[in-house]
Parts: sequence; structure tokens; C-alpha cells
Amino acid sequence: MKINILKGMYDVLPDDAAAWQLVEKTVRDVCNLYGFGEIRTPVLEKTELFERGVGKQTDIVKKEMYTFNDKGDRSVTLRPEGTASVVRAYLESGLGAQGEPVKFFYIAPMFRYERPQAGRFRQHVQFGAEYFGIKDPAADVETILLLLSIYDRLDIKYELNINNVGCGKAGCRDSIRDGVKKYFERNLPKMCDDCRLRYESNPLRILDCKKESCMEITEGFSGTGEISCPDCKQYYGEIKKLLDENAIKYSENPKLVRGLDYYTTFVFEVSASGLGAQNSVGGGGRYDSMVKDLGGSDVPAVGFGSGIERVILAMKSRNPGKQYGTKPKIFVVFQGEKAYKEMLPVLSYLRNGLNINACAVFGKSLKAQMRAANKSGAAYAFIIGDREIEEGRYKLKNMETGEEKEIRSGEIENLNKIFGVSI
RNA sequence: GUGGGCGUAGCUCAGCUUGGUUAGAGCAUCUGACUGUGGCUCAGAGGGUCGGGGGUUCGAAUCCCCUCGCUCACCCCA
Repeated sequence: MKINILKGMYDVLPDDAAAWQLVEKTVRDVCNLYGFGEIRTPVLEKTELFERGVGKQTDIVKKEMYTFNDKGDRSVTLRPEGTASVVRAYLESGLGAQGEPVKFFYIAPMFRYERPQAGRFRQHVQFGAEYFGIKDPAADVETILLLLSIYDRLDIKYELNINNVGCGKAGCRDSIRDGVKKYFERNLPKMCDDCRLRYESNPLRILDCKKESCMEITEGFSGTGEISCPDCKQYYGEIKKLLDENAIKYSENPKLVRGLDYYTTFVFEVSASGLGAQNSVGGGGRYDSMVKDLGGSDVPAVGFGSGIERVILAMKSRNPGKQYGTKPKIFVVFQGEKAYKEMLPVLSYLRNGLNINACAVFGKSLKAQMRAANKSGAAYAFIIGDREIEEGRYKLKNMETGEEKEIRSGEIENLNKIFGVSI
């Protein structure tokens, strides 16, 4: 009986792995340039970490977590998002104790129990960055610059949306919530069932409703930022000014609300095309109260997360058919018993001695080996036959032009010079 | 959790409406033409529990019921 993969999971096969490696390398390179250090946290954490960090009222915590009891009867959860774990590690490591800013990045799998669809999985990999210890609009903008630099290098076309969702202080968020409720109060009978529920549980989410009837009503809403406290307004205004000064294009979306409760004042979302019904490749914002909520001191922070599957979808839709993998340089083919014995030593020498990407197949006729060489896309076929061995030479065939040249067996190390093979 | 679409060869699919020889095609694979040389062409070959179970029928890929899976969308997110 064949066992197949779990719903919402996928295997990355070699052809795709090349694209993954490119994304991962780009993330590491750019994060290093920006002074963010890699952090690797466990996949499994105490359930409470996410309940407190992400928020008990969020969909993620309420219905999407892979939660179970371990053998010690502790409730544990497969990480559904990156920030809470990083905050936990930040506190546990004591790296913030000197009061210096701390900058982390990660590339890590996340788990959410949802119904899969295009661009959405139960296990997906996010890269993200978290910037602790500085509350200054420049830090927010620098974080955005980091994310957009990665997208630029990967040749993704994107749009940046930003909003001010207010902070937790001095009734700021509360007044926004009240303002939203007040605005929708009269129209409530005309709105969808979901929104009527949201009105009580999480009024801000009404702004995000995609039902046409609700959107029409939302149209006239001034936006969350208008109602926020003076501090938030000022901070948000400075971010916009810095974005302008740094020539970062963005759209203000006064209705942008993120599904995670921990964001304060500034949120952003980056959208791209080619992701099915989804259009968000990455998002983030400021979360100035989470460190304290998780038992630390009052440390401000800003960060983002971005889904690698969606990044790759966006890359592919922008460059259809592009190959990210490498092809063998030399395909070694043989004919005869003596040649068979010489195969592995020759391959080893090409690979380990000359550092050439070399391949071969066994148990096939010469013709079949040549077919395999052709299919592999190798630049050269290196032909070893008993005849060649007796005469102390090999043949090297250019697979593109069909041209064949000879090389004496003692001079393989001169492949470069003799044939102009670029290695 | 809700709703639509789809499960036939390794892959992409036709056949199903109106049940009827050994279930097809393209691509891929293998072999040969070319006995030591790939791509192009031609000839041939292998490969199927028709997702699974039950029912109707002389007869089911085809009709009915159940079930499993995939997929897209909603909700929400990356």
C-alpha cells in the first residue's frame, strides 16, 4: 500500500530546490548586508507562547494551530508564525540585556491547519526579520528596505501597502475600535453575517471584508489612522516622509488590517501577482508591546515575514520557464570492459581533482549513454572506450556543435588549455 | 468549517451524455534502422486494480449509492 503525503504538504524536488536555494541565498546575503544575524528556533514551542504572543482572539490561535499534548502531558504547538518564537529567544538569550538594538532574521517552516489552495499550504516556509530595541521611523523604513531589496534581487514585481492601526496606549486602539463601531452601527442590518459577528468580536476586521455590499459601506470610512492618538499620527507621518525621501513607492490603505493582534501603529503588506487568489507575499509592522507581553521589559520592535512558496510563485510568473538548476559540464560515457573499470577513477578525478560537475550512467549501451548525455544538457561528452585506453587517449565531444577532439590520458588536467573548456 | 470542479498509462488528457470486441492518443521510457556516438526522422515494444467499495445489468471506465483523495474558491493568512 502506497503511503502519500499529508494534505497541505509538498515535497521540494531537485528542479524546484534550485529556486529555493536562490531565494535562501539571497535572503542570507541581503540580511547580512543589513546587519541582521540568523536565528534558528525550535519548530515546537509551548502553546502558551502563541496564545499570548499572537493573541487568543486571532484565527491562527483559535482554529489553525497544530496543538497536541506531548508525553509529559504539556500542551505544545507547531510554530504557526515566526515572531513569537523569536521574541521568546530574544528574551531567553539575554541578547537585549545591554540595551543595544538586536537584529535577527530567520528562514523557517510554519504550520497552520487550514484548507489548502493555490499559494497556501499547511506547512509553509517564511523568511522574516525582527528588529528589537529601536523606536524610530528609520528603523521601520530600514526594515522595509531590507524586504524590498530581497524582492528586487529576485526580480519580483510588487506593491507596498501601509497603514496606521493605532497603538495600545492611552486608549488609542480602543478609540479606533469605538470609531469603527460607531461608523458601522447604523448600517449593521445591511451587512453580512460575518461582519455582524465581527462587529462584536473584532470590529477592525470589518474593514477587511471583501463582500461587495460591505465594501460599499466601508468606502466612506475615513480610516483607522484618522482616529489614532497624536503619537501614532506623528510616527506614521514620519514613516511616510522617510519612504518618500527614499523613493519607496507605496499606497496608503486606511483599511489595511492584519490578522495578527500584536501590531501597533504601523503595518504594511506587500502584494504581488501570480499567487492565485492570494496576493500577499509578505507583511509586517511594528509590535511595541509584545516583548513586554511575553514577560520582558518595554522593548519596541518592528519586523516582517514573507512566504517563500509565494515568492517563488511570483518569480515564476514573472519569468516563466526560467531554469534555476545547474547542468552537468561533462557527461562521461564508456564502451567496453577496460573502459568500465576506468569510469569511477576518471569521474573522481574530474570531480575532486578538477572540481568539474561530471555525470555518468551505467548499465546502458553507448547510444543510450549518449542519449542520456544529451538529455542532461551536459556541455561535453567525455568518451572512454577500450580502443581509446589502448591508444592512451580519450575523446571529448562538444554536445552543441558535435565537434570531437582527442586528449591524451596523462593530460586530463589540461582540459582547460587544450580544448578551451571553460570550467 | 462551507461551496464548486476533478480522479482513466510515469505526465497531459480523450472515451462517460445514448453501457456492448483485446480501454485509446500525445509526450516520456526502452529497442532497432545506425553491430563505437546524442538531438531530427521512421519502425516497433513495454507500461492500466479506469481512486476504492457496494449496487443495477447477460454485460459497467460509462448508470446509481457510499467512501477516499486531489484541486480551486470562501473565511483567514504568507
